[in-house]
Amino acid sequence: MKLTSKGRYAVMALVDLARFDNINPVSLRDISLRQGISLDYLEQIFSKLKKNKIVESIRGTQGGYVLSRKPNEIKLTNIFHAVDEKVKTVQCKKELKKGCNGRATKCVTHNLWDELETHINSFFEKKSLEDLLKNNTEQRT
Amino acid sequence: MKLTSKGRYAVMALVDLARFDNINPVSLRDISLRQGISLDYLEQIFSKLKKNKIVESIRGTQGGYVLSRKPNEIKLTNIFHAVDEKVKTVQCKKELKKGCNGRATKCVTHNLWDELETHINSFFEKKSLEDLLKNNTEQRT
DNA sequence: TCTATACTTGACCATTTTAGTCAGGTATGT
DNA sequence: ACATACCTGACTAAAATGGTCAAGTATAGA
Repeated sequence: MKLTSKGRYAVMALVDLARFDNINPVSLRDISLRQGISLDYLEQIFSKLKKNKIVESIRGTQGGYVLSRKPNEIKLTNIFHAVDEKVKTVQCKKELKKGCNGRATKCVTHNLWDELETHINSFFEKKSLEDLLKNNTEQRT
Repeated sequence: MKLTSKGRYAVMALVDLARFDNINPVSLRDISLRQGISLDYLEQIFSKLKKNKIVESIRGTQGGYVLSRKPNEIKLTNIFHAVDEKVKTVQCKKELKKGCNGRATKCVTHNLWDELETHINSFFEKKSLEDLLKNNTEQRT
């Protein structure tokens, strides 16, 4: 399972982006400053987001990034999937050969982890960027 | 968040233990052999399980470990809590000082991670060792 | 056309975590 | 007394994490 700060940063950055891209593309520099995330690291993250069609890039002066879909069409699953590679927990593949299969206790955890994954995904499936956006602006002081 | 193979091993070992401790205590050596988990590693894990009152130890020849409660009274939360320290995701404490608080986007992820945690815990709260035990024996071939 | 801005790519790296191993115990049933 | 099995703590190789650094390329605007 992977839910690291890369995923967290991605979410933070995209929420930021969603809030400011109404008029112009938003540069990573701005996001970096506002969110306190290293510019270089953001570039890595946005490279993945772009590959996964979550954002689009506009080069040159006044360039930056834009969401490629509406905030309510971007689910958190998409984001995590993009930067975390997988929200996978089961690393039973080695065990499949030996202990996991045929053996007495037959990798009890295999099914368990699968269920967990489904459970987590259903959580992220329901949440969109827009949800976070609302949640966030409500909380502003 | 932490859901590593230490947690997985703990679950596997305890299911194994639950199935074999009817008559005698079960030695780690047996579990090690049956589950293919290093004995030394098991000892580390069981040390934690013991501290958390999930198992009891019987020393000496013919000694081993026994569950300290009935399988249906041992929830997976207990197990993960015991070996994984915490099923915590939020590491926002540094950010609380700077970016997270007062700032424009105010750590959107903070609430999100909290919710996720609750979500995951509720999953593990429902599952007991007994559930896995059933699930497992059903699947035996 | 020049230049500043901003995206793009890929290599590199320090630190931390993970998943153990190793070595030496201590307790106890037979 | 001795074999079995728990017990403890130090140690470590390898992987993951969370970045940095360097060297570009594309484009808008002066």
